Amino acid sequence: MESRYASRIFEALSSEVRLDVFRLLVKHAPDGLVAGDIARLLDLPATNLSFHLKALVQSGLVHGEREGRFLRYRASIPLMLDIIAYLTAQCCSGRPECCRAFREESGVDARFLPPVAAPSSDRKA
Amino acid sequence: MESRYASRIFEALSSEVRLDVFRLLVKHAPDGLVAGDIARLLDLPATNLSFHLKALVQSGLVHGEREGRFLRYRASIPLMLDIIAYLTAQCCSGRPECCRAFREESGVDARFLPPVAAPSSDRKA
DNA sequence: GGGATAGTTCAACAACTGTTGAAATAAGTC
DNA sequence: GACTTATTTCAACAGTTGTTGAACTATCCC
Repeated sequence: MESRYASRIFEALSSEVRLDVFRLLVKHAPDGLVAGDIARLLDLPATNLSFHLKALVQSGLVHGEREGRFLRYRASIPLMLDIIAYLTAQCCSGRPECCRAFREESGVDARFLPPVAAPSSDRKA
Repeated sequence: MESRYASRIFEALSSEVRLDVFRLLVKHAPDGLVAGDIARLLDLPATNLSFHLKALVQSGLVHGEREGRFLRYRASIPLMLDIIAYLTAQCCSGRPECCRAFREESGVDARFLPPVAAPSSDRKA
């Protein structure tokens, strides 16, 4: 993934409203939710939600699909995995031994972290 | 991690310049780089770099420390691990079986993805 | 202290973002 | 076709962001 593309994805998640929308859609994967349900659950004005959904769709993190009168939105889990892999590759590909040390220091539950990859020069970064 | 806090971190990475600076600092962890080196390596005007470094420091993703005449900046690897863990927990905690399926579909190298956590209700999310 | 180097802060400005209410589109129901 | 519901687009506006050159602060060296 290129940094230009990655920064667009981070931009999509840089608004608390959009992050909440995205998290809600991830929680409701793979069925997704229609716009009205999102608006109700997050207590957002329809017009404002629509603005943020557009941004999420343009980033690729969310897909929309008409369903009769409704529009159903779904989180793109593959793209989410991509961005996790991107961050992880940035972190560990240079110095696995350093990354390992930090993992032990940090209070993060290891179940939520990727394995430390073996060192090698050319990666998906 | 709260979503308000997470969105601030994503905001810090939402500019291509800042993402490039951060990646460079991650690459040079744990020694970091002084501002002038960053400016030279990324071909940025000092004043503009300073603006972005300030944003990165405020987000917590980067720390600065005076070193004589220079200011040395370092990436906060622990916070980076936190944000990876946050994304991962969002993704998998709901429906591991769904996440697993997507992982197999997506072309992402599994070495860069966290293990699929066992389902349980209350997580670091 | 005076001069050089490293880096930041300031002021100005154009460009972009997020919010809102009003109007428009799209699809179902009678 | 007229009516209702779901959602988006539009126009306006306030607020924020990113860029630049000029001025400032901090540190080192003589």
